[in-house]
Amino acid sequence: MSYRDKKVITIGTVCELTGLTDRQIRYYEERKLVFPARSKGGTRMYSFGDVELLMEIADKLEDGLHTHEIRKLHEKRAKSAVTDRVAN
Amino acid sequence: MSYRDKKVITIGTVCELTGLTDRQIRYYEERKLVFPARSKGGTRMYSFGDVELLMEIADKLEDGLHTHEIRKLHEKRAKSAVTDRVAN
DNA sequence: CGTGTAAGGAATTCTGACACG
DNA sequence: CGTGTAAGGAATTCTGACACG
Repeated sequence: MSYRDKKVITIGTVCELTGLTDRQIRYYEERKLVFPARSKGGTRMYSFGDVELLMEIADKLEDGLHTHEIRKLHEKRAKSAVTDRVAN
Repeated sequence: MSYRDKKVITIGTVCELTGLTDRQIRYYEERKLVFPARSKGGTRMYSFGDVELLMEIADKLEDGLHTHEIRKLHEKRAKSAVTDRVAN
């Protein structure tokens, strides 16, 4: 697993990197758009990949999409990624 | 700057990634071997590169080197890196 | 020299909820 | 629906120091 996917970043840092509030980030998790890991103490841990994903989500929300629609889009993308992998 | 060099990791996570204690990591900083950034609140922030460096330091200490010697070695390496860059 | 630990405080994060619209 | 906020608690980190050797 590359640096991009290691869940080592705390929510406060993610806020700085993305410009989002912690409230927004936790809400996107509630809506099943991001999936942070948890430290023993229960602290959410994000990867750089998650940071990129969050900025993408923020973009789509600004474009007027709803969290539910964004989830659908991402599920599709994940599915075709699997298909591609199997095909190759 | 790549993911490797972004200072976004908190000391507790660095402990897990390296197997070192926070006491050791702070001591290596005191001895000028690592240079974490600081958050607004004063929390030390490390990069994946720092994590690698710390493991290297731990290796050398196990080999019997002293922090002072390790620093010398690392300074030399940094210097030749600059030389190489200028040469190329 | 390199590391452990107890001490007290400050910064960070967590959850559940009320609010607006 | 998506986000702000105050609330109280728990986890994390910080510094300076004493200890051992």
